[in-house]
Amino acid sequence: MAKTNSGPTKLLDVALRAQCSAATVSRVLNGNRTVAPDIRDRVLRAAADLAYVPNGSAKSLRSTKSRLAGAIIPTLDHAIYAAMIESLQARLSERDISLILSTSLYDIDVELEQIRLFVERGAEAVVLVGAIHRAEAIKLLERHNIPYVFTHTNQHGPKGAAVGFDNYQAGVIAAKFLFDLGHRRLGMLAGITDNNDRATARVKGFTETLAGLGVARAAISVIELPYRIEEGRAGMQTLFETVPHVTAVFCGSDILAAGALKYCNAAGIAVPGDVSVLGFDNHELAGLTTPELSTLEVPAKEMGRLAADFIVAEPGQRIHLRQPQPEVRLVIRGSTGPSRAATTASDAEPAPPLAKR
Amino acid sequence: MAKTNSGPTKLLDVALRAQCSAATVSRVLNGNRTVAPDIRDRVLRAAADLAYVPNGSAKSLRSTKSRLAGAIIPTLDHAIYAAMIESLQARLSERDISLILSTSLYDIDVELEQIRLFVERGAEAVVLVGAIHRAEAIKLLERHNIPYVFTHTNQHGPKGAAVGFDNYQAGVIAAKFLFDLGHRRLGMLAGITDNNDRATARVKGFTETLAGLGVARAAISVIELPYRIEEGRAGMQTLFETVPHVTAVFCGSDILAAGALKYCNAAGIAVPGDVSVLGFDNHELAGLTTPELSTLEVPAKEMGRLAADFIVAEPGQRIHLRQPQPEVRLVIRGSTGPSRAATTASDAEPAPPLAKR
DNA sequence: TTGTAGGCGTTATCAC
DNA sequence: GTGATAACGCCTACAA
Repeated sequence: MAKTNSGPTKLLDVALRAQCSAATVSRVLNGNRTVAPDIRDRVLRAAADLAYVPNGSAKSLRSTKSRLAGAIIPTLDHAIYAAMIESLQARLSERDISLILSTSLYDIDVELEQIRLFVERGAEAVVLVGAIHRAEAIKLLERHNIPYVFTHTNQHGPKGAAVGFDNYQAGVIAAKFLFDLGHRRLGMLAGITDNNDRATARVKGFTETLAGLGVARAAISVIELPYRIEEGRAGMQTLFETVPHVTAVFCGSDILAAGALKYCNAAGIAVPGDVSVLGFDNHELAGLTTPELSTLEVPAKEMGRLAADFIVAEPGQRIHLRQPQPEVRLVIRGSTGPSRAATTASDAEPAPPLAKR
Repeated sequence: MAKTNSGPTKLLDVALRAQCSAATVSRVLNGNRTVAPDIRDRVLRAAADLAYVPNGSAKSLRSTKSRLAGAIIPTLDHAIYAAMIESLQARLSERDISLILSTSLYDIDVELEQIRLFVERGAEAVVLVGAIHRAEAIKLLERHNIPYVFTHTNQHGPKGAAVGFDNYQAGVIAAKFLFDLGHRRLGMLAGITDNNDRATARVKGFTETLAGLGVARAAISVIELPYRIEEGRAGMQTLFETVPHVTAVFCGSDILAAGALKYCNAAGIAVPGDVSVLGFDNHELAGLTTPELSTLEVPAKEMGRLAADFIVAEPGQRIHLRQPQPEVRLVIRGSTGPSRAATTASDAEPAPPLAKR
């Protein structure tokens, strides 16, 4: 009954009721073992009776520990980022770390502002997407000794970690896969590469690998598009009107690939008969299109988990969790197949496939 | 150079450099106009030079304003929740309010713990999904005078707001739509209704409306499933094996509907020829299935926006934003059509459709 | 218009 | 093992 004053219950209220000092209450509530069991019980009961909830601001101010981590992603509308955040949050939650989330809409200046806000809020770690950020943002984090983790990339800064995959290598895998199917005239519906190191690296890996395999640069068409179904549809149309002879298209996301498939289905272009379409992400929708989408699976959940592992690790242990390099994985479904040219050539040969063995 | 002591730059450091008192710096940084322009400039420059970032904990403690809002959703893996959070966060961000996000996995006890944590962190408002929560959770929020908003429902508590739609009405719309197409034997692949008022209300609206229209209860089969594609596929199979004569199925989410379509396509069941499938959400994938999915569109973005509007409103104005009632909208695509029975009957009539006019 | 001083609720550092 | 006491960094009467 004896409240120190109005407002919510405070530590001192609990102390008064438990007939001990505030210091003792603090000790009990923070798991300090050096408190006599009977007092301990009294404190716990008093806290429960009063429905005491500690004041986080005061705790943070005094202890310089906020138990807050921040994450900034381009958008939650992209399932791949939502999935990463889901697993990141779940893991942090196990350690009673709260996640502050914000979106940058692919704008690194917006990101900088959000980082500034996170620093102000006392975030103890920050999770970002990609390796391209304002130098000022990284400086800010380092000056405040806030560990930061890059996701969706394996490039890390001087002090940070990178728990993503190798985007260049993903482009290489796509190129080799389609090349091995006999495709020699290819297109790519890429994401916008400006200030986006991931999209850029994938384009680079794809085109450079094809070039290395002897495909003429002129036989590779790249179109950059925002990640939207309609853009994918329109992009595919543009591609076909510009270079009608492409036989395979690598898309920077499953969303773009789904749009590409829509165009093909509407225009009577057979997939994979006339053209192979390869996606990126292994989004849930990849199994629902007609034909089902072959794609590269991005380890979204795993990146979230790895980022959380880095954050909750002891500072001394972090160095070992700095660059775990989860892998992208090729998921072959029905939207890719041998190029018509390759098929024709092999059809022209007398020996059927089995005879080759 | 003259730092008060080690550690990050503090208000006093800025004051020292700007040759004024800490109070003046505080005034400048908080937009108090009663400061002479020249001092104002000195302060701003000093703050910039020292890359000063205020300590949010101290601000919160002193001012009892955290500029933090919390949201708890079942999961980010469901696009409908991700979309809501996206727009909520965007709107809050405009007012420099940070969003703490956590997921409950549809467990209201987990939710209670997260709410407790949010209260401790000083959240100034909390956004929840649905109207079913632990009584203790609501009590906690009210005792701390934290406004709370229910989303995805139009049921609000004694003090809270509800910015969602009427789930019962959504069930009614689905029932009427399918009934008007001539369907008399129907199924529903619902979500798990336990502790989920939204799923429960939709089932109720659907079945009660059909009953009111004269459909025998025995002619309505309801199966509850987690929201996963594979569950939808299996559920549809079960439905067909149990009641092979159903001609229309209402699904509690597009994910379930997509699974249902998968089963039909594989089993050679024509959609909508043999069976109509109606989804719920208007998820991105609804336009990608074969056939494209007819569905009820949930105003996810709008709910996020409305929740944010409620939060940022002056307390006195909130009452007007308490129950805005955005509507679900029927989106008719290719997965629904007249029931075979109805078609047969009308086919049997001599007059072709146009002749009726 | 500017400065001084006190305290927000908690935890750390001492004594006892 | 427990209790005073002093900060943590900032805001805000109030005084000047």
